[in-house]
Amino acid sequence: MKPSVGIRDVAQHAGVSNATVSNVLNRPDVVAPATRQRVLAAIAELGFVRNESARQLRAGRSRVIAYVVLDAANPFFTDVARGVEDAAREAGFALFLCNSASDDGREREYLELLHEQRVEGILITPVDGDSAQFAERGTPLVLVDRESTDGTRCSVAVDDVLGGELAMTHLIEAGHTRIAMIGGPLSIQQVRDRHSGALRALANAGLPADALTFLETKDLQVAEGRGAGERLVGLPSSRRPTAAFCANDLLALGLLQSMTQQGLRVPDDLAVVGYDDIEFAAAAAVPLTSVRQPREQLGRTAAQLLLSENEPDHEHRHVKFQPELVVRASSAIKR
Amino acid sequence: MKPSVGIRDVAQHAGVSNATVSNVLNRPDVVAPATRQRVLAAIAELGFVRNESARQLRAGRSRVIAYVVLDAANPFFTDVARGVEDAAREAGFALFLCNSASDDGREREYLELLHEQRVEGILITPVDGDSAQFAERGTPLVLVDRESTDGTRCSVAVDDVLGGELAMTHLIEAGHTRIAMIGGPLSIQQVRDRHSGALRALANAGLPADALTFLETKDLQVAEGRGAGERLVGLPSSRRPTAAFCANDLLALGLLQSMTQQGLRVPDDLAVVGYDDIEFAAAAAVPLTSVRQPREQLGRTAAQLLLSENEPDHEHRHVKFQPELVVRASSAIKR
DNA sequence: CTCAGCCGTTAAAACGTTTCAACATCGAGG
DNA sequence: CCTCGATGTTGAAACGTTTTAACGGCTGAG
Repeated sequence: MKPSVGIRDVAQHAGVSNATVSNVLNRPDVVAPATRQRVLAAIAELGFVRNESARQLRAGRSRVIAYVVLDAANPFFTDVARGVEDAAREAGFALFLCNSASDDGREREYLELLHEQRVEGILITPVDGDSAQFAERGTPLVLVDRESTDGTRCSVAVDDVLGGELAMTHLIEAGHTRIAMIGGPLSIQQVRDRHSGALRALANAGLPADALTFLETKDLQVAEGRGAGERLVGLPSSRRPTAAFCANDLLALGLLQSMTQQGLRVPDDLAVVGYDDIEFAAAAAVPLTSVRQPREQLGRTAAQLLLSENEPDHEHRHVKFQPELVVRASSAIKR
Repeated sequence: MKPSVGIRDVAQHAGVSNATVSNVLNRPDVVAPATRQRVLAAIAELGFVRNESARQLRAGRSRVIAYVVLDAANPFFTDVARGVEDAAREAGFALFLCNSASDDGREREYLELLHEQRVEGILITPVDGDSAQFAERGTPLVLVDRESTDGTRCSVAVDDVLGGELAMTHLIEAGHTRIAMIGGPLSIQQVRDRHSGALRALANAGLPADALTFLETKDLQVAEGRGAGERLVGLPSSRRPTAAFCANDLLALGLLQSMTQQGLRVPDDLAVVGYDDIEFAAAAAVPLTSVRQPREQLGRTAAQLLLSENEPDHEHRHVKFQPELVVRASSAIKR
C-alpha cells in the first residue's frame, strides 16, 4: 500500500545524501547542527521509520536479546523476566520473551527462530536440564535458574539443595516425623536438588530415610497439587504424613485448595511448605510458608552476564544465590 | 568469530546456484528430489542458519506478530497471551511478547521498536484507552480487551458493563445495601465500564446511588488492594460497607489478605467479589467469587482477527464476549 | 600565495537473502 | 526432424541500510 519511505527519500527531501541521514540516525554529533535539524524535520514530515532488518543485515548487530521462559503463567518466572527486562533496557536492548511452556519441541522451535533472527544473546530456563543439548552456534547463551554443568557457558542459579534443606529442617523442628515431598517430574533438576536437600535435612536430624515419602507429579501446576492432595487424603490416617513440602508454590496452592475442599485443616491436619514465595503465596487460603528466591535479581544478573559475553576478556561464570525460608501460618508449630 | 556460513557457501558446497538453495528453503516442491537432498545435506553439514534479516529485507514479510501486554505479572494477561500464541503458531507465526507494565513510555518505545522491526501485526492492550493515539503507520493493529471507538481497526473485548452489573446485582440480591467498589485509576476504560455496570445494577434494584462508594486506587495490583482494605476498615463501622466489588482479582486478593490480617472475616464482615477469575482466585484465603472472562479465547480471536487483516476484503470487526459470574465462598448469602 | 589539516558531506560498496526472467534439457506429438 | 511444453536450474537485480575512503571547501600557518 504505502510505498514505505526509506532513508533515501528522506535524504532527497532534505537535500542531502543518504549517508548523512544515516549519520544523523547513528552518530548525530558528527553532522552539522543545521543539517541535522533539516534532516530531522524531513524524517518527521515523511514519517520515516528505520528498517531494522536492513540495519541489522548491514551492521551485524541486533540490539535484541531473548528470554526463553519455562512457564509464562508461573509468577516466579514473570518476576524473573521483569529483572531481565529492566537490565536489558538499561543497556539499550529490547527483550524478546518466548514461552516454551515446558515443551521441548516449542523450545527447540524458538531457539531456531532466535538464531535465524540473529539475536545478540539468549537467556533460557531449559525444559531439560541437560545443557549440552544446545549446540554452540555462535550466539551467547546463559542458563537461568539452572546450573551449567560443563564450563562452556554462564549460568545463574539458586542453591536448591540448600532450599530443600531449609524447608525440611523447618518441618522437622516443628515436630513432624512423617513428611511428604510433592513434586515432579524427576527429570527436572530443581525437583531433584530440592529432594536431595530434604534428604540431607533428614540425615542431619538423625531420622530414618523412610520418614520422607516422595509423591511424584506430572508437572508443577496447581492442578497437580490438587491431585496430590487427593492422593494424600486417600492414605489410611495412621500412615498419612502430617506435613508436606511442595516443590513449588503452585503445587502448594493446589494442595491447600484440595485440603480445604476435603474439610481438612492446614496446618493442624497437614502442615504445608511451598517454594518460590510468589506473591500469591502470602494471599493464599492459609498464608503459605515458602522458600524465597531472589527473583528479579536472578533475572537481572543473568541479563548482565549475557551482555558481558562479548567483552573481549569474558570468562564464563556461575553465579549461585542463597534462598531464604519465610515462615507463615501454613506450617505453624505442631503442639 | 565464525565466518557465518551463508546461502552461497551452501550452494557452492552442494554444487548448485544460490537460487536453488533458496528454493529448497522456500518452495521445496519445485526442486528435483535429488538436488534437494544434496542441498539439505550441505545445509546440515555446514550448520547453515537462514539469516532472517536478509530474508525479511528482501521478501518484505516477517512471520512475526507481537502482543504488547499491559501487565505480564497479571495471570489474566498470561492466559490471554497463551491464546494468542496458540493461534499464532497454528498460522506459522512467531510471537514477540512485550510488557508495557502499564507505563505509556514503555508502550511507545515498544511500538516504535516493533514498527522498526516491521512485524506483520500488533496486538495491544493499551495503557491509555484512547485508541486514536496510534498513528496509523501501515502495520495492522488490533485492540485486545479494549473496544475500538472509531471504526478504524479491529478490537476484541468483553462486555465490562455487563460484568459490573452481574457482580453488583449478585451482591444486592445477597442483601447488601452499603457496597464499595474498589478500582482505579479511572483513566482505565475497564474500570469505568465496570463501574457503570455497577451503577446500572443499583438503578435496576431501585437503590439510591449513594449505596455505592467508589474507592479509587492507583493501579490494579495486590498491594493497592491491601491499602484499600485498610482504608475500608478505618471507616466507622456504622458507615462501613458490608460488601466490596473489586475491579480485578489482584485487588480482591489484596483486600482479602488485609481483612484476614486485621481480624475481619470474609464474607461475614465483608463480602468480596473480584473480576477476571484468575486461577488463583479459587485458591485464595476464601475462595473468591469473580466475574469470569473467556481469556484464552480472547487472545485466540484477537490473533485470528489480526492475521485476517491483510486479506483483500477485510473489514474491521469488533468482537465482544459475554462475561459470567462464578459464585464462591467470598460472597455467601448474608443472613 | 601555497599548503597542510580539518570538517562536513558524499558516492559507492557491501550485507545475505528472494525473485524473476531466461535458459538448458528432455520427451512427446506432429 | 522440428516444435512445443514441461521441468529444473541459474544469473543478476533488487531490498534499505551502514560504512569507508575520498572529496571539496575553508582556515590558519608558513
